[in-house]
Amino acid sequence: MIDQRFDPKAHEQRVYQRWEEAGCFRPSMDTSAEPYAIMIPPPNVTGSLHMGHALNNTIQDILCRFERMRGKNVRWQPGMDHAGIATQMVVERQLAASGGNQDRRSMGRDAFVEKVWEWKEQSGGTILNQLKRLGASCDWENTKFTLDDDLNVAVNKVFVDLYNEGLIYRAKRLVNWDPHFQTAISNLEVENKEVDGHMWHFKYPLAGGQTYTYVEKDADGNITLQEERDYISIATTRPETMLGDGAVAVHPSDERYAPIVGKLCEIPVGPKQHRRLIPIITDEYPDPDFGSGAVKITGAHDFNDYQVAKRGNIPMYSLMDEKGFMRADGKTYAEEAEIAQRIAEGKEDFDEAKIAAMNLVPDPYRGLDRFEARKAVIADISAEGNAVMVADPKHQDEETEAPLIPLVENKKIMQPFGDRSGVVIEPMLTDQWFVDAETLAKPAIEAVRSGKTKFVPENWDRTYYNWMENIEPWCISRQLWWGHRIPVWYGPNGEVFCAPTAAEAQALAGDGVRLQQDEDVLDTWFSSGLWPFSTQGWPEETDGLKTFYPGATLVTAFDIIFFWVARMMMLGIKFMDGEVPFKDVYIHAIVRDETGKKMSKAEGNVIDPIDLIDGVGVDTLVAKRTANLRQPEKAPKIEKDVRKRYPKGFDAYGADALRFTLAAMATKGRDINLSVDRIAGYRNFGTKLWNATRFAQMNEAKFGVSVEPQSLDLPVNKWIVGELYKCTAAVSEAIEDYRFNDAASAVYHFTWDVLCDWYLELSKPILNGDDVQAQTETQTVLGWVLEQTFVALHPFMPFITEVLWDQTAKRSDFLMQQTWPGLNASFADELAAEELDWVLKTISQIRSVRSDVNVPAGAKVPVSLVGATEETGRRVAAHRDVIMRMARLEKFDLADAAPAGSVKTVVGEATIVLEIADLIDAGEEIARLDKQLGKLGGEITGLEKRLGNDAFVAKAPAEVVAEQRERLTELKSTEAKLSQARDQLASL
RNA sequence: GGUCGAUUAGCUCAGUGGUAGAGCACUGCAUUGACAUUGCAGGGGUCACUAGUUCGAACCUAGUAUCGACCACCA
Repeated sequence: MIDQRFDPKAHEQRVYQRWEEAGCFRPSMDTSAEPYAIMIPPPNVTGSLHMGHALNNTIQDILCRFERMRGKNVRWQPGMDHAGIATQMVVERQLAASGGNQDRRSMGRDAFVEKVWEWKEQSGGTILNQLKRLGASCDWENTKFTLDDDLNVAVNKVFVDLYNEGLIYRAKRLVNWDPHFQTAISNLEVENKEVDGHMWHFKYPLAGGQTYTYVEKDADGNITLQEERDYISIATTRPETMLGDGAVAVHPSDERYAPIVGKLCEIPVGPKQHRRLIPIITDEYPDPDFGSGAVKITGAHDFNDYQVAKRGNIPMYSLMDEKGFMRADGKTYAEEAEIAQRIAEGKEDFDEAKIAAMNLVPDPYRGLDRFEARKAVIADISAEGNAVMVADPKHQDEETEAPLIPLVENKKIMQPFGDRSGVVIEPMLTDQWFVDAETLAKPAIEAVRSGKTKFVPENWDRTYYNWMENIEPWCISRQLWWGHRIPVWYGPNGEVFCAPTAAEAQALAGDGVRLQQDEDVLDTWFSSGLWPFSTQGWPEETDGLKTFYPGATLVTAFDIIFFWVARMMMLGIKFMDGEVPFKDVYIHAIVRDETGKKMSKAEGNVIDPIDLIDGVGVDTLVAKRTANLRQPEKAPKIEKDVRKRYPKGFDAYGADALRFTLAAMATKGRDINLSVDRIAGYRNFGTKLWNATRFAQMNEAKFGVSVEPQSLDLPVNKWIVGELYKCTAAVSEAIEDYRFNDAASAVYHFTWDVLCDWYLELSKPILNGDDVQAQTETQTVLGWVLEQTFVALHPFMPFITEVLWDQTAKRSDFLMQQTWPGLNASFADELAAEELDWVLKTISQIRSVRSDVNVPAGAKVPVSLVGATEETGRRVAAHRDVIMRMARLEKFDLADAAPAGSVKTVVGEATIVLEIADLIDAGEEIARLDKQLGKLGGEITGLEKRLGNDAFVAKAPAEVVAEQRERLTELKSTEAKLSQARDQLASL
């Protein structure tokens, strides 16, 4: 006999270990079996499990366990990602926190990287062990890490091949620069956020004191403003970049500035005697209707300006160093400005390198932080009187003329931040390595268009196309130390040798040539992009590669469609002969808290999956939630809320309950608002199954014996195997279609409502009766149906089902190795189904009436059936015992007529008569019947109206019409019987 | 600005053309026999709004309102 209840803590880890030791997670490598592969989205090596991982891996595990049971050769490929920036950040923080003066630069590259490896060894397994707690059936013996030697070989080969094809190149480009990490990052790693900003308006005086007539017109061409100006008005949100301006641009159609196009104007900042003059040019980019219509062009510090500068061959002067400080290198400002002046006047040639070396930051600003420099520039320009002035709006209503103040608009501006560092990203002109993503994207787009890879839900393909069709060159070099070193070596004169190894590079260069390897490492996503084939041994032609590429389904959240899915598509197709890396991409929801807010430590609303599995006291819960708040002052409120919401913390719900909850909530295309109540509900569900099994054991159910539907005798047994068949078919279909919520609810409903609430109750009189044959059949069916339920539930609740399997019979193998129920339609006996439907309805109706008329729960009621057909009579005889037991009856017999004053209800053709006149009040009973008649009447009117509509009868499908006719007949018959009963009562 | 999504019971959500559903919460009743982590019975919804298509609309179409996500962006 199994324990009183299931204790997850006592079993889960033990069961997991047994599976692992028995090799249950390894692919069968059975060549006759269909291969089935899922690549885990490799978690960050230093990460720990959060709710998103829990959902993501629960779904993968459901798929893998399901397909494994269906006989497929399953590899769920596990591993971890070295996560360049994220990991380097963690270790750098540790260095800082350890109090020593060491940072990575003072340590040096080798020592630092060694330190990171130490940290990886120390904490690297955490998340994988947490995945095991969840029950993940990964092929752990094949666990990979993106920095493993064999994966490194793959990375180098991909790089070299792409380089040799010209699809990877090095170039000086404007890139997103993270001044905190001092590295370039890709567009995707930049978060644009709206912040409060300012727009300053400055006057750029025309060279030599020239003037022009500035004319503004309204839409009809009437002149609204006309004045002589000796300047052009420029607006900017980043005044410090003025120092690097190369031109002022206006739209070619802008008549206001036509007189001065081609002339020079002065950047109104810096030492007066070395003011730089820049040309006024035309370009399509400026919007004449925005601001003054004139834009300063700072090619080295703005992406739009960069394009304009490239088109117009405008020099792009870099102003900042890698920390985001104003440059302090190079010649003096006076010297640099003079050269720049000659360039601007076309008197001196320039090239990229020459411009890059020039430092046009005036001496007083050199070495300032970029935001300090901004303040200084504004102050200096304003002091000199070159700010555009307006009347102070504060004084508008006064009689005296309002004083003038500099025009500074407060406005929301979009500012780029590093997604990891949180600092403002600086566009910087630097030498970087790029992948020609546009070329690689083409076949990747086509693969989705042609359906070789499908997104589920399919609307995500729009997102994919949208990004892929507008893809920019992918900056893959990072000025970090933790990652794959770029496989490029430079000769003494900058010659480039790209090769998979240093030795091969040396061979290319020739003996004795001194080579220096590129200092940079690759973007983390470069190696993640190879994951589907690098983990299978590529470039070797391994069995794993042949068998498990392409994979079946990629399971991931939408937020890495661009980062990861798109890159895997591009690189997989490129290097695996045009074959896509996976057939389906299942995009699942983001897990949020109960109120729909994104979980984050900074908000104090994180639910740790392990806390739900193991349980956690309220004090610990409070401590965890208030530990890393963005606004620490909110801690008391959070504490109060948590204590109110979870007075005792979380129970140890176990992994099964968590998994089932996530599956049940994993609907297509909607976020999950996770509620702990629901987890408790599904924990109860496990308990229910557990107790049903206990019941079976107490009644000597036979486990391990299979059942043939043809051999069954009792309708109730025929019925339950039919219901089981319907359930397993629904579950299979739903999982195949990624409708995990439907799959979960089908098996939940079967187990609780059908099996426990009905079948177990229906079986009690048989199991306790003296018909040995019926008893034996029922014991066999009960045991077998439960076993099949374990199987059907196993993908969702692997632990409790495995334990039940193990404890109900002597087993030679694991539940997880069983074959998925291959039940077919022969299990569905329609006659038995109809018969049991009648039994269930009869019991329910009687119970309902009892409750309505307040018959005491314990009272046994005499009931008779009037107007029953022969078939119903047979059913009464066959099921009398169980109906009497479940509806608490004193007798249940056929009768010709009902005694006066009895209470009636209707099932099918017969009237059910509760002979309890003395227990009830005639008036109340009439009222009850009237209420029911009212309901019936409404429905009947609706049906009659519909069926009376010729168009409906003519156009609706025949079966729909027939169905509704049938229903109308049934309702009318019921109505007639009830109204007769009512009239009888009334006439008393 | 572009794209996608949401709006259904008190709460969290299923439901893609044919009798409105689940879990939790709520109400009443029931505690020695699988299970109170329970059972039985019940209350509760103009399916955001408007107009269309259709015999028939929560569902399809168009529009409106509110909320949200992603992408892009005017210096």
